Amino acid sequence: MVTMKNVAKKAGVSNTTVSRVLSGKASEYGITEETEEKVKKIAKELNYVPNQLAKGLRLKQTKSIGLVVPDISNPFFSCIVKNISKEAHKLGYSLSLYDSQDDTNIEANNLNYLQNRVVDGFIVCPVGKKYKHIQGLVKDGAKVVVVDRYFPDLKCPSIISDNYQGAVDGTEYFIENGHEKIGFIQGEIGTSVNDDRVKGYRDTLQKHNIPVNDSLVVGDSFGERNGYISTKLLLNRKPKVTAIFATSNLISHGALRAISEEGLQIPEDISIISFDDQPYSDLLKTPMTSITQQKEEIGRIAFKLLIEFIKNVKIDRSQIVTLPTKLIERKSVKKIN
Amino acid sequence: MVTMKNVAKKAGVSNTTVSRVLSGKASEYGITEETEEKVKKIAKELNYVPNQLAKGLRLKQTKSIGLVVPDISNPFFSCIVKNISKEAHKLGYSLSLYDSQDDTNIEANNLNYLQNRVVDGFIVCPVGKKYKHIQGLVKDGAKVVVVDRYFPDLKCPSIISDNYQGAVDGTEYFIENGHEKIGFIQGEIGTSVNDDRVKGYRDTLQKHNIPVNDSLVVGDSFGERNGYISTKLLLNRKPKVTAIFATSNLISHGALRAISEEGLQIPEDISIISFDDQPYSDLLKTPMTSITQQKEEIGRIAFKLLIEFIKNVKIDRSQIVTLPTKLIERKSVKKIN
DNA sequence: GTGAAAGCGCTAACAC
DNA sequence: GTGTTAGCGCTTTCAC
Repeated sequence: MVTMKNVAKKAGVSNTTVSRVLSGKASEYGITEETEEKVKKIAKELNYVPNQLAKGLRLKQTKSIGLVVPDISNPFFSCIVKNISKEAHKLGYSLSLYDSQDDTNIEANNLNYLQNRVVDGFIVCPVGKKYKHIQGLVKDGAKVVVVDRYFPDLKCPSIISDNYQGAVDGTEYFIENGHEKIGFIQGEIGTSVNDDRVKGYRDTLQKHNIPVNDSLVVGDSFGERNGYISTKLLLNRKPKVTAIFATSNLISHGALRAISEEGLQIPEDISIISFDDQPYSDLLKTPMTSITQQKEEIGRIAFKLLIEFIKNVKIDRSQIVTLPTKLIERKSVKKIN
Repeated sequence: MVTMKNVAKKAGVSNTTVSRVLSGKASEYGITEETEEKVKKIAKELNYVPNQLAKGLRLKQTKSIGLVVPDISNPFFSCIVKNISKEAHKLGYSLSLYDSQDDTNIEANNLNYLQNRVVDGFIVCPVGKKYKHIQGLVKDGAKVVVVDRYFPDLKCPSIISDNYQGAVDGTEYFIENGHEKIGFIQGEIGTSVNDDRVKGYRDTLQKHNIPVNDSLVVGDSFGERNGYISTKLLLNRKPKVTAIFATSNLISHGALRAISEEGLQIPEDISIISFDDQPYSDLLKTPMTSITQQKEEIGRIAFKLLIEFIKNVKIDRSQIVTLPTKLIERKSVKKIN
């Protein structure tokens, strides 16, 4: 391994000079062009790459950030990660990625690892409703940005979609099309994402004087299995539901499978709207009417916010950036009556 | 920030003792239980987390690996990353993730960054057919595992799907179903993945004495746009193709859009097979017959291979691990004649 | 059974 | 215009 020392020796100068030249401070320190060129040439010859561990240790700054997501294979998160990654690349930041496997314990574990690894900041998409482990980080002075959740007690910026409004829009759309018996498949209860969506649904029904039937709100996770089971449940409820609001892309997959298994057609027999649009949503058996989230923007903003945080730009540590959602009309909702 | 020194001071022992206790070497060095407990207690009290930069610098081992993929938002890669991540977590390894944005220059750039960051090894899914930058790493003694490509000149283990056989199986299936005019939309020309698939297609046609018509092999990238354009092209070729082999999930998306735009039905008007199955392939308008790859296994094996490499287990540095593919029969191929 | 001290590769204050 | 040196937080050799 070739170190700065090797370069210095071969160039016949000191470590300091090499360091200065290679970090672009040659002119600042009035190093002669001759020396500069020589150092650069030899560094290249030797194929010298600075050791970032040493640099980080010395500078207390690593230009890398920790990223924790519940499931990188879920297109929702991989899209966010993609955009964080793009921004990070522009500014020369590296990403330490951790997959929590939808398990808060692993998430805590991951954050702990990360803390060890001395990153300049953290972006975390929490699995669930627990945040003690995040609070620990924050109290230790870590710069943390939370994505896709918010915790009122946690003094760190959050960035989320307007889940309430998204749910309102979806529910309104169902009602406009004559639906009143609308099943609602929720995700993890107690998370802000979920509870905001449920509230949007309930409020909208009430606004239209449609009684809220608790037995039509089912489910407990954002996963596909929950979508499948909950749909089976809903399809057997009386009075019969005419529509289903699936609150995640994975839930909607499960719902589609259950509906198909029951031999029902969308939208003839049952209507459906899915939260979170996917690149293939229009290619499905019945093109899916869905609520899009600005996933790209979520990633970008999360990163930018974190960088400001890191650079000590004065930011509101309790701010919640809320991004609008949009309903994309396709073919999965039938107009009835 | 609390360091080992702080712990040592508070415990009234030396740095050395703290280090020994905290890395589980207390008994090895005959440290009294009393001392051990005291150190542990104080470390916990102070919420001490070892600085991995310092540790890495000293040990020349970071327990982290660099991971470079062309596009993390492509489910093919995010699935591989997911499984690498799971394995890594088990062994306490961290992942530095880089997205090359389908650009070899960025890829080279990323690898360079990574080299700086002193990871113990690399897993790279190369964008294209260039590998000079990878060769540079390998020559410097880096432990590199290549995924989803292989480069005969590169002395590092590769892990790929049996692309040749997958293409053979798909083509055979078309032929069994009476298709002879089969359009083939290829990905990036010159990559092993692509060229193996093209060869599988050609060989199979020849085996069945079906003349290979070069004008039916179109395209130049694994992206959706290529799928769209190439399909438009194919649909206007004479004699008319009755089937299209799309060699990636993204290509198949583009193809589906083009086919739909032309007002054609699958499989009535045109049949299609897609390389690389997706969790939603059965939910598409016409459930897609596709060639699955063992993406989970690819990720797992890549990581395990790299760890063996890192641990200096004697491995064959030019080995190519080839994983079988499987044809999943759905509804997108019509039986004709 | 425990500690002192050197050193991993780098930067920066201070010196000349 | 360039060099000496201390030190970032850790591990380990050698010493007692």
